[in-house]
Amino acid sequence: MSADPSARRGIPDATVARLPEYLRALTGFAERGITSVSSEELAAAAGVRSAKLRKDLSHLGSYGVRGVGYEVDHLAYQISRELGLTQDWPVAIIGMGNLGHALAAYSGFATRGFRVVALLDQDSHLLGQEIAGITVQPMDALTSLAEQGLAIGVIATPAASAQDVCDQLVAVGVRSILNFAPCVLVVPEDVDVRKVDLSTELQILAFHEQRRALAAEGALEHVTLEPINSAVGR
Amino acid sequence: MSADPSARRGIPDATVARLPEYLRALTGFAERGITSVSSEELAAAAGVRSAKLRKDLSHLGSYGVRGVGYEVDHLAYQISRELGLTQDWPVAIIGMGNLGHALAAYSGFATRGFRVVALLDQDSHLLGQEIAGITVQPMDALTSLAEQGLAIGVIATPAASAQDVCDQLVAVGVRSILNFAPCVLVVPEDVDVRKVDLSTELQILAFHEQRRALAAEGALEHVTLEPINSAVGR
DNA sequence: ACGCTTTTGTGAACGGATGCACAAAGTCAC
DNA sequence: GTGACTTTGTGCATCCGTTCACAAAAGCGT
Repeated sequence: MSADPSARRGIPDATVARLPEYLRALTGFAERGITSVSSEELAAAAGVRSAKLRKDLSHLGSYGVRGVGYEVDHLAYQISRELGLTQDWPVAIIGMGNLGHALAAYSGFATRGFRVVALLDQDSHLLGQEIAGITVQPMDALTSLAEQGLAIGVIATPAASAQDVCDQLVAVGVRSILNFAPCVLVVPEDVDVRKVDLSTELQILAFHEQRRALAAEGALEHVTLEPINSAVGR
Repeated sequence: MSADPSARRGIPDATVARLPEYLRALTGFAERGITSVSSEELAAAAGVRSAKLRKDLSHLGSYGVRGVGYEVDHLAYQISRELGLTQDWPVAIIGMGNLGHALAAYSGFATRGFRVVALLDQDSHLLGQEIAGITVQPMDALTSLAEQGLAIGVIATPAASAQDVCDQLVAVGVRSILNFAPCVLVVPEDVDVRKVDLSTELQILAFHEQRRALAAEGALEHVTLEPINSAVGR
């Protein structure tokens, strides 16, 4: 039941990690003019089991109608609100190498809820250059950016500079960091770091690929190799 | 104990996901000329607790020496071997937009174990262009690439083309796919898909950021807000 | 108004991952 | 060779997340 929506405290991390996918699926339905979906349909579109979807949604309240399903627009709004996407989050990207360049132009950042307000680099010969309509500024600009309210920092520098840049972000009050550099960042307890690492993902794929190759050779014939579908666990 | 190394079957997914980080940390130690580390030191460098590290390593055998620690080179080799990095995995990147372009040039792919053998795009005006020393080919090239042994496909196309590209990869026998497109891919059971989604990561950060903002307002004063450090769970 | 059908929301069982605490096993000094 | 010290490897308890299965709740047709 959980009739009182203010009773929903502490949504599990695993659930939060899936909410964006549900939201995306709902957006897809809305674009096709579908106004109502069952948990079965939505779960299929999001790549999960319906029981999991229902339990996830139950953590944010009771927005479904038994015997009918969920109203697409309403559920999308509730998830957006829960994720904090009903307001704009100012984002700064630090490090304008190949990756930073691509991130600046990446449409995923233009998704409702996020606004790239600055591109920073310490390399002086990039300064003043315009990328995706935004002028590249020096690292000094961080302080004034923070005063105007900077919520999220994206680190796209080489690993060697990442901790230094991270420290600067934390110093000006940024507590949400998305790290693309292949290294561990040390931060105070109240700072949230998420890491995206291409090399790590490849290595995990290689592990499973090798496992399959060995199994095919018959070297592991006594091993069950069905459960390969490991999804996006993390 | 687990004296018989061939007894280590079925390494937990959570452990596999951390092995690349341990390997990176070990490489760092090796570069600084350190030949031996304790589980405490290695765990700190990898951002985990030592008990977790030891349990993880115990899944691949008993490579430590009690009272001493682990020999850096030897352990790095064992992890590399377990991950399948002692052989080369041919990688193809499909979709040469901003992101694909950055990926082609990204040094993370040049890490030992992976070799970008092809860049593909269906946009005819990109064909023949050279990126990071590799000529962009049309999608037709997939078949001959597969014959030469293609292990991993990286999808960096827009979401609308991703499923189509994925189907083509699966059709030529690729069973490991890294998907950067913001969509769910439908694949046969024996195909392994890992997804990297910038927008999802941002939304997860936004959730925690909002949670902190609400807590600061006092709206959630009865809530424990200590456990914000959610690490790289996924 | 009533019973039939559909689908949600959730209690309970299960399984996997994490953290603790310690015995086992090795090194090193003397 | 012996004893003190260090650090690994792991049994155990706990926690978190997933799955199952079903009762509760809503619509709908008659």
